[in-house]
Amino acid sequence: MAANYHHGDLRRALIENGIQLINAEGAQQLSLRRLARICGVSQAAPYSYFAGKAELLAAMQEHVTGQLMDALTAGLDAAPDGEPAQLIALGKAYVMFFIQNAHYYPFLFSWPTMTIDLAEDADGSRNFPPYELLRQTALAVLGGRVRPEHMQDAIIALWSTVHGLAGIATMKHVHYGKDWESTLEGILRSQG
Amino acid sequence: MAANYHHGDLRRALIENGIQLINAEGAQQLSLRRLARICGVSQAAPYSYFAGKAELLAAMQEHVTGQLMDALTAGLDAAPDGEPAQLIALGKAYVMFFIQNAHYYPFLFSWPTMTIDLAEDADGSRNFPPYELLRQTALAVLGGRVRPEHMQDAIIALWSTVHGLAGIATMKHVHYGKDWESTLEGILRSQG
DNA sequence: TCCTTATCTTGACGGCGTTAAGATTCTAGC
DNA sequence: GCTAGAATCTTAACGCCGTCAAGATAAGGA
Repeated sequence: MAANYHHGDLRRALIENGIQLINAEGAQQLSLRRLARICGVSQAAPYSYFAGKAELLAAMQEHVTGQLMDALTAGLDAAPDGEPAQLIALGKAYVMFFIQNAHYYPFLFSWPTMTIDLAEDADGSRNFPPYELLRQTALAVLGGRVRPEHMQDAIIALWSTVHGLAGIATMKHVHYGKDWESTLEGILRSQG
Repeated sequence: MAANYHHGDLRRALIENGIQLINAEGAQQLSLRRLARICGVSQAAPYSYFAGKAELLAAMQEHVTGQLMDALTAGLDAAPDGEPAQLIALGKAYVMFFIQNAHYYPFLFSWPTMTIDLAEDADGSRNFPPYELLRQTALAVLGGRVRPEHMQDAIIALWSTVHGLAGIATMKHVHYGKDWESTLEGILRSQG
């Protein structure tokens, strides 16, 4: 739809520079005007591609979610299929992704874009893909190890632990000193 | 220091009305000018008491943290001392506090005010009091049940689960349908 | 009473998100 | 190649924001 108008590919430039800014300074600091300035374009130019700031943020979220999915599937592929080690690898990939990109955590989870339905009969195709991947992996790994009536609790417990640890580890004012990755491994191994 | 100057007790009014606004609409929506308007005072009046918005937010955080501590100690007191049930009660109080005041969660954990040191030899008196209460309770309850070298992991696991579930449950775009409180109880009972 | 200090107001600054109006540039049809 | 129309971008403005400087007002102590 565009290759060399005035800017070239402003839509892509806005998303990519925006994500870079969020990664460096956090979404709170992101202003549409500054982002436009960085892209070498006037303050109103982004409105040719996005109805407003919220829509641009949503597009950036989708992009970041894709990066997270890449990290998760890479983690999954490095572990044997259907083994508990695979669930641990997935959890580690989740936590490490946010530790390495701490500003993504509040960015993804504070703006109400994607929906998540935790119910057992939820339509997974409409769910936040990283949660859905975790859910499917848990079903495959825990299928024979957890009683069906406890499966939903087990999945929520797993995501809570992993998601909570990521949130704690990415808080700027939290000190630890030890290695988050091995801590998580110890935690998951002991309660898996 | 103040009882009936022009406003009466502007400092308290700013904090209390501010917290009320955050509880209703979230910290993102809080503007100093609107808050001043609500308190019946000019835009610059708050600067007589706070160096800037950040300092006012910090004072409100301290207040909200106090409310959380009240809820936690109330939960603790309702359970038998030193029993695992006490840890479950504490976790439930933590999660339910944020479910009942969902906007407090991002407010408390997105602004870098309080510090948390998860190290075993940390100076607890300087730590976020709710975490410190959980830590002390865990030490008392798990003291004879968890091997010392796993104690730190157990505490972090517990806080991660509880903190993560609170974060998930307070996301506006998350559906569940079942009861968070009993879900948490099931989770904690099965891994405690 | 007067002086000091605390409290609050007015007015301004630059930055923000957003919109309207118009200029510029590309593309399609002839 | 030319022209009509659509896509893209600019300029200028609006009302909001956080913050600051200067000054008015009110309280309390000497």
